[in-house]
Amino acid sequence: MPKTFFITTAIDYTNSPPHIGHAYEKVLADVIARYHRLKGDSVFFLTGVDQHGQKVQQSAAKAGVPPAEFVKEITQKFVDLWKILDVKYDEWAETTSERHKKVVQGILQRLFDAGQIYKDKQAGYYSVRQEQFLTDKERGPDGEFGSEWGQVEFREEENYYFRLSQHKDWLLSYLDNRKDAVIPNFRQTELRNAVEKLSGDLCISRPKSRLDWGIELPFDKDFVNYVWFDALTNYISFAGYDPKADNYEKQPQEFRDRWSKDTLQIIGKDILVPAHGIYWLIMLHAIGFPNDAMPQLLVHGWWNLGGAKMSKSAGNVIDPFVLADKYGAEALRFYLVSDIATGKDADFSEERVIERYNADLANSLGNLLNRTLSMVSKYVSGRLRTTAISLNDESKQIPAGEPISLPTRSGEPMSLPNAKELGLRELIENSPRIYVRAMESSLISLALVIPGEISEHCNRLVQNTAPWQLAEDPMQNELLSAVMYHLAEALRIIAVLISPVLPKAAHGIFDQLNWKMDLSGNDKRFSLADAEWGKLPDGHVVGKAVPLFPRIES
RNA sequence: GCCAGGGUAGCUCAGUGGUAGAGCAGGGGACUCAUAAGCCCUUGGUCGGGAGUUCGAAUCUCCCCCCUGGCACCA
Repeated sequence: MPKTFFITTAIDYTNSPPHIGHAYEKVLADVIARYHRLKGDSVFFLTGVDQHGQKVQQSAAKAGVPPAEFVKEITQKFVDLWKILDVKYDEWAETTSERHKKVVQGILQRLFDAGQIYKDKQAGYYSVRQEQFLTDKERGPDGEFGSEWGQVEFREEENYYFRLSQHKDWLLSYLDNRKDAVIPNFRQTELRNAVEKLSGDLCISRPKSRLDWGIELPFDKDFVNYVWFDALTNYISFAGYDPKADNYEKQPQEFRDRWSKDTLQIIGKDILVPAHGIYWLIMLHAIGFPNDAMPQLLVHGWWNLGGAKMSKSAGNVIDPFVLADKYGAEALRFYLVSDIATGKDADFSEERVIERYNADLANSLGNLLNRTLSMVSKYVSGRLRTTAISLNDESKQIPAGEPISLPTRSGEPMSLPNAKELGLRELIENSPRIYVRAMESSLISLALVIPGEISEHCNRLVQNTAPWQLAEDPMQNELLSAVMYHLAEALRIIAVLISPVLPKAAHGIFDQLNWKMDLSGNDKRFSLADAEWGKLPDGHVVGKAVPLFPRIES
């Protein structure tokens, strides 16, 4: 049994600086990782960069610097962004590192020795200028290669191939026997269909004459590894994998504690087929990983711009540094995981960033915190009193309603109580259970509905009990205290629930509530066990009100 | 071309057989603890088009149109 929750993201290609899509994937992973830490799990979160390959070599040449230097600069931008966005990983993967190189070469040698890798010769049309072989796709309408390719010549080239097709039947049976190998569901269907059509093996090398920015094949000094065994292997090489141990069972305890069928690999929809869904799973199988040590693939969608795909060539790339600077890391994190359904695409809009921030964070939650502390200070001298009064159906004279069914867009349906028909206490006491279900399915936007509902409910409670009137009547003292206590407890629990997405804001709420001050600023402060009613003690004195999410005025 | 996903209110999206929904935006009202926030009420849709099945279709079937992704096609 794994003792650690292991989560990975795709490693980013250091050919160009990060854009909003990179930021989304890492924030999503970070939120899931933080959720597991919140539950008390030990977590190993791995992310990093892919530094080898032809495009890097070309970009470096164009910039007039050695590839190693070029890669270092771009890598730093990714590291900087994760720091700004509070993406807290446990290990950082760089494919040019010695440690990684040893694993890649060790695996290649083992597969070569086992006859899984062979040399073959192929021929085709080659563009000298672009340094690449051309396919029919590159041919113009007249069947000729355009002038942009420069001189095109017929060439023969030897390369090494991995016996991919030998494992096709295994992959099909694996997918048929594990319904959640890939989530969302329809992506697994897509993968299954692609595997059916799989034929041929995988070219895994480039002659050094063409590409030398890569890991040398251990069994042939004239070639470097090409892409797959370099990029994909990072997931295990930075988790303690020993390339000399020829199967999973012989791996070091440290590695086996981390890597299991519960390992969650977050990738974009563009790299499921064939890279992760086919190449990676087959590679793992080929190096001795059993079916019950196959990772789960979580495939996310993309942020589009006005329905268009974001791309450098279209000139519509959104710079996450600019956004974080303008609106703050928390606002950006919140937007990226709340305004998209995990697995689906969404439209990115800066107006929406502001809209969601103002509506959900500033107006609803931030203002609730502010008005609550202000009232506690004014009406009960900043001191909370526990109470026997349970405010459960004050806002509407409606009994607790039937739970309504919420769609999960990418998985099984789940039910969420109709918050307007639940009392505040009832809502809060049911919250962790519902929240956990949404989070376990990686449906972050759905999970965030819960603290949102609590917040709205509290705002209604204030309106309907009018503490400013209660404060004028000594006979209403107990009810007044009860309202104040309910609001403070609700805020404390909201802070716990939002902490994976908004760690800084959660700290802010705790600080203002004057709760767990000895752990102020330390993420150990957050525990799902605290999302339980009644932890604020009788006589607790709250802190000073400071606007938590200042409105963004446009 | 093949395989998927999508086309529902101004915007972003829920809703898979039983009288069209939410959030935001827009309009009106009462309140004042608060970040001119919050609360209550409200305008707004021939559910991409067409045909069919059914007592009844956004939902099931067929055809078509448009958008998106993957593959076919990067040795």
